Amino acid sequence: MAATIKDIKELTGLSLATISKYLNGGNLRPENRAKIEKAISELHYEVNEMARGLVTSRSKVIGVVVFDIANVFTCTLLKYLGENFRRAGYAPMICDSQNDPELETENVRFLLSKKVDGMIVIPAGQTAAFLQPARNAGIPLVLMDRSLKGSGIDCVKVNNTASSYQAVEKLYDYGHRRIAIIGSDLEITGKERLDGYLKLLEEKKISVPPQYIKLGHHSIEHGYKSMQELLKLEEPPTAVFMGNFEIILGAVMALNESPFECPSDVSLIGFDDLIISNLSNPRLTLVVQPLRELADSAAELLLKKLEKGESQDNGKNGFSGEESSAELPEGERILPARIVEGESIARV
Amino acid sequence: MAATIKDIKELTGLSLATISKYLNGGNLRPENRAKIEKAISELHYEVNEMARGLVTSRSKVIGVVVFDIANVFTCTLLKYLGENFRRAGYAPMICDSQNDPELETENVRFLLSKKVDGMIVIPAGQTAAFLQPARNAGIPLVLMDRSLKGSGIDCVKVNNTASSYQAVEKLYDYGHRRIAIIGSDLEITGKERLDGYLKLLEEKKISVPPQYIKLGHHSIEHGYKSMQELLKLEEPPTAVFMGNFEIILGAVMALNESPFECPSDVSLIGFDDLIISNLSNPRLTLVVQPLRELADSAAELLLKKLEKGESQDNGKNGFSGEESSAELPEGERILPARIVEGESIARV
DNA sequence: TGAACAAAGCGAAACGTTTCGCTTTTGCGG
DNA sequence: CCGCAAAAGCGAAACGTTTCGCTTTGTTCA
Repeated sequence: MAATIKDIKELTGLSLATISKYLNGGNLRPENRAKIEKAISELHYEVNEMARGLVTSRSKVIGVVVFDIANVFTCTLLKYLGENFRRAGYAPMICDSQNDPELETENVRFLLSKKVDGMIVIPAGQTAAFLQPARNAGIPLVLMDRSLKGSGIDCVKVNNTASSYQAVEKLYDYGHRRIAIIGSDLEITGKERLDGYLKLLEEKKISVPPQYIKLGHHSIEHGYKSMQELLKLEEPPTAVFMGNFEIILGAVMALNESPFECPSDVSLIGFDDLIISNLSNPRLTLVVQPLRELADSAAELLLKKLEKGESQDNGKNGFSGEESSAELPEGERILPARIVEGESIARV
Repeated sequence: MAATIKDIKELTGLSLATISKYLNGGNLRPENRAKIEKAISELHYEVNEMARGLVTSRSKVIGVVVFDIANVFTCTLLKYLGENFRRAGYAPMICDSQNDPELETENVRFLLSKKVDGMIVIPAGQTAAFLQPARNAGIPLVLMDRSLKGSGIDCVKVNNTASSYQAVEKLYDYGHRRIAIIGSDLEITGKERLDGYLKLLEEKKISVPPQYIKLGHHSIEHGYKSMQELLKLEEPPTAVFMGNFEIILGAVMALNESPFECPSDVSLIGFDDLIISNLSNPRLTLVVQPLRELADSAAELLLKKLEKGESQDNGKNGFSGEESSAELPEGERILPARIVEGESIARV
């Protein structure tokens, strides 16, 4: 059906090798170049990437495995990643793990059978076992957002602990001492953010009742219920730190339905997602992740490895000397999050 | 590097043909089956889909071209589409057009060179020209959300006009007569929603000042500015219909910053996106698109075509007789949106 | 003018599968 | 135990490229 290089051969009288050379940017005599171009446009010829891939054993496809595709965090990242890869001549093939480690494992196998040249992974699970087939295949790998401890796989992420420390510190600086957290200890990102909260409490020698520490899933329900419970306490917190987007959503919802007002009764600071702050009244003060930089950095790192033909398992981690964060065991690139001011924090 | 079928041949002593038969589910003697399975797991063999695709000329990849990937509407759809395709043994390859018709054109070419078996397209532009190469290639095509008039390409979408009619009717039923719209006439979806609004006004014989009709881009800015302007009018509207997610975002933001209150001063109803209504106070009443059904329906339609080996240009449009919406020129599947009640509409 | 060298073009093999048509093996009934 | 049909297995060609090593053509300078 579709035209092939052989059809061009017929039309031009040139050899396959010459036409291939043209397709891959070699030198040709102008007249031959013209002949080929004419034939290509007449035949609507398009390179068959499957045939090309078979012989070059490079597919120019990058597998992207995300823990959950249907959220703003992920799809914004996907957008930026896509831009980067396209610019470099690669296409992303995106697989959604739906927060299911089994599906995640299958996704990796699947992409491998598609012979992707490399992978970007935002893991759903906590162990690196599911990536073993990819490591065996020797293709470069870059994690995003969540590192897998001890795996030795490079990761580009945000300094969760330091950023949440800063967030809570801001509450502290505004005079708050009864500070609660709604967060998670079920996955890495949540744990790291919890650590920041605990660290500040410890350093400032604040102690809070255990009911102030609400841990559960990163879900709207958890945020909603936890906020309700916090507000029901005899001595409710004067400020709440919310660990991610879904939690913010649920918590703000609960607060809106309660007689409490923000910030006069309760001050709020949240982690993640700029856009929602526009909707809430008053505007939320947030810790926002630099998504653009996160994606650019991860893409750059993977492309660099691809270029070098560097495989995942050959020891070195792709960071050159000038990288500030030296000495990190897995080769982590850690970017700072920034605080975006709203009006959701009151002085006490 | 990676194991091939030939390695299995060595290990088992069987022929390539037999091994291929195994891989494709043919009948083998149990002992041979066992041999092959042993070899496969020893060698970590994975089928090379490029080689397979070259000979079968089917890639088992479906191209998905979206006008913009970084929004909840699109990525929710992607999630559901992905589930459907994976279940049927296909993988989606997603391209983001970034609202740029040129990039959209390039995306189609790109996917074609990857030899995708079919395409799902949520178009950025308004004409079907960019799809011509795909039609020439004879692969099945399904549009989503936005039909391309006169193109003859099937489309799965929501009944925008009827739904926005209903939305505005609800305002009318609550006694509102000074009803404004913040929407768009720059693309199909927006136009159709505008039509619903205008239709109700006409049928109920209401006339509104032209300043009540705010048309522009589907952007936060447009929503924000328009709401500001509406509120500044000598006779501001008592109710506002907001045409999509970004507009809602901007409009609610402007309202929150103003002295006006919802719903006592201004009633609101919006089109799209359930999740945001949880954040706003009071909760918004919304017209919500059935994203799951939209995706399921589009996937089913495309898979059916794929199965039939039906190409886009062979006349019939893939709808069987039992489909309710007969006689639609381009083969449209139109699904109803539903109204989700909030507390953002007051009686006047 | 011709030697020497660079540039351009060529033929054939290779990539890892599937598939076609044929041969061999198996199992069954008589 | 034989014969036969059905089942299983086989070899080779094909898919559409790239690439290697070689040959031809063109160019330059003595």
